[in-house]
Amino acid sequence: MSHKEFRLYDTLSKRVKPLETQEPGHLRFYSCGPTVYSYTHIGNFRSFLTSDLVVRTAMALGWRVTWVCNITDVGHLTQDSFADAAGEDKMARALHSKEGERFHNVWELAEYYTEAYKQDWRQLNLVEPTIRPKATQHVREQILAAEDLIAKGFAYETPTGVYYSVEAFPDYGKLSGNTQENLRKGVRDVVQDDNKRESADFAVWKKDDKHLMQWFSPYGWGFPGWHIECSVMARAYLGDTLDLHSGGEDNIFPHHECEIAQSEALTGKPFSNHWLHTRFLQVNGEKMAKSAGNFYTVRGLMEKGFDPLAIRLALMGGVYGKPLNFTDQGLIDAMGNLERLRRAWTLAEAAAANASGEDTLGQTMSVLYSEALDAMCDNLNTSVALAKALEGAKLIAREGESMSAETARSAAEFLSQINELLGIIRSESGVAPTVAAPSGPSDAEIDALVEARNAAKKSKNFAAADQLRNELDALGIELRDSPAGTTWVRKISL
RNA sequence: GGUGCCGUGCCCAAGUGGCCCAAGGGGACGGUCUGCAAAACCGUUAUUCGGCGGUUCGAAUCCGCCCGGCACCUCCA
Repeated sequence: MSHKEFRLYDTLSKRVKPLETQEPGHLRFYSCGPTVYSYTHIGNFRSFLTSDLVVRTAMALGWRVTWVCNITDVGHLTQDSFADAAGEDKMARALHSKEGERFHNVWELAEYYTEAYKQDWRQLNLVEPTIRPKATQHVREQILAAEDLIAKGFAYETPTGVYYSVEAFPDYGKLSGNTQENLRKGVRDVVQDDNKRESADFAVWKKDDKHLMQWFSPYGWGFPGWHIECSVMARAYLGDTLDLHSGGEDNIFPHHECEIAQSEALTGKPFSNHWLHTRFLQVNGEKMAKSAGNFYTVRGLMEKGFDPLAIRLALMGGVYGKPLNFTDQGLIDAMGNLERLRRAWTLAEAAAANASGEDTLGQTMSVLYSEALDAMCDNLNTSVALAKALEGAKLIAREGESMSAETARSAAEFLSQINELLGIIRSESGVAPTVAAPSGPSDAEIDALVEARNAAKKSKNFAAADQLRNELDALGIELRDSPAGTTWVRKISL
């Protein structure tokens, strides 16, 4: 096991500190997954990618990781007030929207988007979590937790549900930096529920016999509050105290604040020793929103011709702790870098059959890998880690085809290690990127034109050859001549 | 009103007290290669870090004020 120290920013203590495991060499880690009422967008995936990189770094250090990443398949409220009145929730709204028409019920809708999410997950080459529990599979424990919270004096029943009494938990606010006083003042124009003791009190259970998903409880028909599912599932799979808990920055408040209040009230122990939050992703300088038409999904970008690993690379260009501006140009840049890394690997593999000789890269490659791992251990500095990877690729390319077999082996070893750590060169999932063939000429048609140009070149009819090259360019085809022949790629149009 | 984050070259983006006259990528420019291009490869491209003061032997990094941007405050990764 490596003795490198893995340091990460901790939202709770507001400083970078070593990630410590209660059991030596075994990380117990919980990540908040998506609500499956629509396609998971690349902003969501940025936060899952952060978790993936924590896991990869931990594994590179020789740790064992138990990673739980939940799926929220219960429709939670779009607005507090609506739920009581009309039972409208995110899932129900999705079902009644245009995209929802093809589903017979919310269960089918949740199932569909769960599958889509898992597919996109694999395309991005994210490590498979140890377990992906679904909220709906743990409703019984959520009801038991509600009962226990009432018994312990942290929650109370009203005509509309079971509510957590924020006042009973003095630490409420410790994660987000809010004080209860400020929270009280700051509550926006939310419709007040007079049954609640405090406006800041939050639902553990909602009574609602009209809801599309409902379960029977000691409080009658209804459904669990959003925050209780994570408290319950984290405890079920990882124990009372987690080593690390992660999510998007918007989870800090209220979600994680409420999880802490519930879990610590239930167990009397710290809920998590380390809190990790990924900043939001902006798209071309703007907040990503369906209404703005910049709601990017993995599958959507792949349809435009982007390789999923280029999406991954683009998401890793900046560090997780700062907002990242995801741009079209950034994606194009990433496509280029991806090609460069792959070319270096192909080159190294081909050169493995070369004559034996001095290993001119071994030393440098191991230093570069070590520096990349150091960067990851330094609060997941993906920018620097990526820079080290590209520097290595550059050195390999410089050695060229004639490198010795030993050099080639060192080069391949480096790229393989980098790929394991960063997941950016070749997908481990075995899923072939299903990059859709864009509209336009077929491969065969293009091949025919390329052949015609090659023939013209051979007979030194350069005017005709250039004419064909222009035609192909107009079709969005880029030609690449080399001594070994001509290849072509489709240029990506945004 | 409360809480937190950010402003680094034409663009994206690391670095948060001396290793920085600031990594890496893109772009641009020059070169090698090529029938010419493209691709590839090689090289060049910030005495400077939003502005103004201050602390310090030393600041992009700390403090103050100002300007600009963003997020959260019970829907959101």
